[in-house]
Amino acid sequence: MAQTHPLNQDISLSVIKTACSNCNLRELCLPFGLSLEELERLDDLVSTRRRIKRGDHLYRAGEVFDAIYAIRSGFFKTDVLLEDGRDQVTGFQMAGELLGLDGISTEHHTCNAIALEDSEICAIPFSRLEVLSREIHTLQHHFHKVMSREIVRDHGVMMLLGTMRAEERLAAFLLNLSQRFTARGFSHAEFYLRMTREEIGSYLGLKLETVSRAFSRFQEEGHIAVQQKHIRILNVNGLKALMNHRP
Amino acid sequence: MAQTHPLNQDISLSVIKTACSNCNLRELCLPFGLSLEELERLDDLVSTRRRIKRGDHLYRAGEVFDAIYAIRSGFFKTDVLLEDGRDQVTGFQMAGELLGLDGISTEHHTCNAIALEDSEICAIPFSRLEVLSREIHTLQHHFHKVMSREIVRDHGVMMLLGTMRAEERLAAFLLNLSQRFTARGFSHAEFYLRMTREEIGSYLGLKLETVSRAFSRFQEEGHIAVQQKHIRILNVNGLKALMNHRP
DNA sequence: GCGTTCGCTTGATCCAAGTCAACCATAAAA
DNA sequence: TTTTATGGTTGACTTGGATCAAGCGAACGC
Repeated sequence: MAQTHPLNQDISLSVIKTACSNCNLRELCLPFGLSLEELERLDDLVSTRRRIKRGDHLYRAGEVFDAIYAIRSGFFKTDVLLEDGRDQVTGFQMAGELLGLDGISTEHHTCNAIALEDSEICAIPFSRLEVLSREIHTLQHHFHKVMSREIVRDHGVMMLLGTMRAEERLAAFLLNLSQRFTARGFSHAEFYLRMTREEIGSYLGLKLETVSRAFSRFQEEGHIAVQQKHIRILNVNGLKALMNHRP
Repeated sequence: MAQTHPLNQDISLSVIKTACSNCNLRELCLPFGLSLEELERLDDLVSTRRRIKRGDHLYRAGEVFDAIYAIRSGFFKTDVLLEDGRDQVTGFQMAGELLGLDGISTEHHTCNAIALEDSEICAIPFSRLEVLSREIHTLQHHFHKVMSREIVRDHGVMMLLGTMRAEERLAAFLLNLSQRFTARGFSHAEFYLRMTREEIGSYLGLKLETVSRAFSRFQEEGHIAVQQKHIRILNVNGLKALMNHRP
């Protein structure tokens, strides 16, 4: 859906709707802080929109990198595979978040990105992003912030994997999800998990049985109500307390 | 040691020596791939050099961020502290590597950087780096690669913490150190650890006793020779085999 | 409808790493 | 030289989470 910049208002609604300038996620995404004129230049950059069906790969480890991806709707996981078959989920990404930053380093993707529900992404050719970010300082700075935020997030995960016990990890995970759903205008207290217990476990460095037991325990103690993938948070402070309570 | 750009050759050797253009680490650092003319412009950017004594902080979590730091010589660790006192070492950095990338995101540092031996760093004011990288495409691209590489590195640590057992983690750690020393022209088979067993353990999500036992075991099996902080790698392939051998 | 599949829960048992504790080595201070 | 402090090693014991195993419930195809 590459499109020339519209010079008049006489264009179809569908075309308007594909632009960053009209995306209601732009506060969470790359366009943050840009002026209207700058936003319109960004519209040209985001040349492709693609639908990815649940279970399909957006990209695979080893593929040549040439674009980063903004999630317009849907839910993804990224994972890395070791030669010996072990794998690890390195993150879950939702609308407004970027995928593919890991590929810049070697010009090849270093992980797999897989849709956990039918999703829609905007492809942003990286070389053109670099050109544009030389001209739009705000874009340049915001992009740097986004990359840095990813590093900070990873440090948080390292902290979690390195120092927390099973229940603390799961509590931290739920609170993080809740906070991100809130930022997107969804309920902070009630949501559906898009991933399986096994995927949660892989992300948190736990086995699926341990995740399941922790869920059950949280429910017994009245912190949450779980029914399969449907989660209701009944006591946020209870979860927060669990997060930094050493035995 | 801020300095105006020298227009003639009649300058003191000491001033020449402080410049990126004369730094023998530039292949490992930010200046990688720059032309001579571009390198000279970068020299102006690196306005400050500072010595950090062993045990001192280069920066602390919470401080305002305004520069990233290139390590000219020495050895650092970064760590994050949780409110409840737990902490985690998030990385060890050596000559030619960058520190402070985590601070871009919030304009405040999110971890502590502490020298593990007397060190010397180059401060690179971030706003000026952004200006310069708009003009020097190679610098812009290389900086993006460096940030991306940090993300990939963090994914590696997540993998390590999430899926590997104690001995695998330590083997991976030693091989990584060895490889980085090699890239700097030092022996790949013999080096001094700059960090304590406790710091290694914190980084690897293990207790110091477990690290110590793993070292002893590697020695018994003839993979390495350990004497306190002095390490000799006797059998690289043995270590590599340990790294992906599930019991 | 009914079987099949996949994901989830729960119980019983096991083991890798944590904990606690004693002791040793090295280096700096007195 | 002895003293003290800091860091490292090793042993005995404990435990949180892994593993193995059985059974359940929801969703889907036929």
